[in-house]
This record gives sequence, C-alpha cells and structure tokens, in this order.
Amino acid sequence: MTKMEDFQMIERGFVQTQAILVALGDENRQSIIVSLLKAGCDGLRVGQLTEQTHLSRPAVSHHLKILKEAQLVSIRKDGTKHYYAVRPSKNFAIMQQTAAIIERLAEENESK
Amino acid sequence: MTKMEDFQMIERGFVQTQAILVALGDENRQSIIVSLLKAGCDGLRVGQLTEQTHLSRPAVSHHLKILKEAQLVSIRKDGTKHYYAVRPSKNFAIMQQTAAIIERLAEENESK
DNA sequence: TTCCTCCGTTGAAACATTTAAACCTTTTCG
DNA sequence: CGAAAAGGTTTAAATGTTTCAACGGAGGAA
Repeated sequence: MTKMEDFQMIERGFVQTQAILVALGDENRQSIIVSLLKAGCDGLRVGQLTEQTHLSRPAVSHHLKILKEAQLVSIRKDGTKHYYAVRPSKNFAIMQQTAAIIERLAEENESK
Repeated sequence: MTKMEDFQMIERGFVQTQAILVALGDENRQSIIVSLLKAGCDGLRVGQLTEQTHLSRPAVSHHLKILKEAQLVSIRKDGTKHYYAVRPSKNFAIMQQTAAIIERLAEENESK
C-alpha cells in the first residue's frame, strides 16, 4: 500500500465515518448504546431508555434519531411500540480500518 | 470473554476515547490531520496549515488545541516555530478495540 | 367510535462551539 | 536596543446543539 493510497483511504474513511464519530462522541448517546447492547437482540423502547438514562423522552427520541441516521441502530415496530437495537454497520469496520492506517502512519513518523 | 466484561470494556473505552471521537468528528480537524499526515514526520506549522485549509490562523490554532488535548498531535518547537505532527496514541488502539466489541455484539444480536 | 398508550415533531430557550478581529508573548535578526 | 516574524489568547458575534413543553398521529382495546 502506497502512501497515496493510505491518504485516499483515510479521506474516504473520514467522510464515511463522520456521522458515527459525532454520534459516539456524545456521552448520552454512549449511554443509550450501552443500554441497547445490554438489552440484547430484543432491543428497548423509548420509554425504557428514558428510565435507564437520566434523559427525558423527547431527548431520547432526539438522540435515537442521530444514532439512526448514523446507521448505528435499527427499529423494529410492533404496533405503537418501537424497539431499538444496535445493528452492525459496515461503516463501523471502516472506522477501525481508518484508525489503523492513521496509527500506522503516526508510528512511522515517530520512528524517523 | 463474558458479556459483563464486554460491557465494562465498552464503557471504559467510551470514556477513554470520547475526546478522540469528538476531535475526529469535525471536518476541519479531519483536514488538519490529513495535512499533517501528508507532511510526514517533520510536521507543519500553523501558518502552513492556514494555507492548506480554508481556515484562519486563530481557527487553526483553536482546532490544534483540541487535537492536542485529545493527544492526537504533538508539538516540536524550534525558536518561534511550532511544528505539529500526528502522533500515535494508545487511545487510538482502544477506539478500535471498543468498536470491534460493539460490532461483535451487534452481529450476535442480528443473528438471533 | 372513543379513549388510551406509545412515539415523533415543532418551537423556543438554554447552552456550547466556532469564528475573526484585535491584542499579547516569545524569539530572532539587524 | 528596536523591529519583524510566528503563534497563542481574549472577546464578542454567529452558528449549531440540546433540552423541555406542548401538540399531533397512529395503533390497540372497549
């Protein structure tokens, strides 16, 4: 892999993962993610998340929207009940890959 | 690794990587990182970054401060000249590790 | 239909972030 | 010494984010 290719990977990686980075950078959304993961495959509803976090219902709804747009969570609807769960996103893998490339380049810098 | 341990890893990972996530979530700071990586081990000065990005000098200075606090860049001072470079951070590895655990748990959810 | 539950959305206020102009500090050079 | 060069800091304005209260809509039960 040439440096040129590395930089292109990083630039594309940044574009594709920006929404995830912003979404996961917020403490409240981190709490929501952890709650959802603990709940497992059944997921949780907005009301249940409101209980488990110290957030109001509209706030939970707002943060879920951001997580949804970052494609980190999915919804399953059963009547009026909306179950949210963390879902695997290919952008998640891209984030790891991008981070790995940056780390490698940074280490090359250090050793010279 | 038990689920309990997974959740603990994620929670600690979130705390340790929050600054990085926020720092890398911003488009301007992403540009700065890319410019610095392209510059290699010598690094770049504030003035040079001002030319390469469409940011003013105080703006560059501001974003560098955030990147510095997230321990993503280092400074090397030579007289009045300050050279910034991307440096390897152990939090970078933690970010990848945390992402990997979440991804795995999300995939387990999906398959049930 | 009517009521109730569960969520989403809107609008406004509170709060945080980002930016540029002006100013200050430190170092170097004449 | 004084002037210039390179960056950092402060302040205030613009912008963006987060929050809650109030409202609206859709589905289920009687």
